[in-house]
Amino acid sequence: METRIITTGFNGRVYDVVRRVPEGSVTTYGDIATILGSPRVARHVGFALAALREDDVPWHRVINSRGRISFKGDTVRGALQRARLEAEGITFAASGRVEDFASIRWRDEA
DNA sequence: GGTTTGACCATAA
DNA sequence: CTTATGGCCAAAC
Repeated sequence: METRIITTGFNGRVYDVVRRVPEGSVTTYGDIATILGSPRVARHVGFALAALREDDVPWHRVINSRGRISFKGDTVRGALQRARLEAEGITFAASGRVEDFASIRWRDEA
């Protein structure tokens, strides 16, 4: 399934990977970057999601390596992300980290 | 085509 | 536990 999107090159691959994340699971920017072939491009994963405008991509399932939601000032998105994850059955600790993070951490089969 | 930036990550203190 | 620094690389200006 090609399912191409409006994006170019790198971020397009990012969206494609994020779409493969099953419900109830989460992944990290670094993991996605590694799947794309470069573990150093973790920043671009977030950058790509920042430019994302499609509801087709479950960006809320993407968090950082600490199992936490990091933002720069848009706390609104952080709250939205947590709300969506909780809706999928993912629980959050008081510190803001997901519980059983390593257990729900999704991996690409490709 | 050079400079700036950025929803990160790992390490150090 | 937190905060600070370096680095990495693609997209935007």
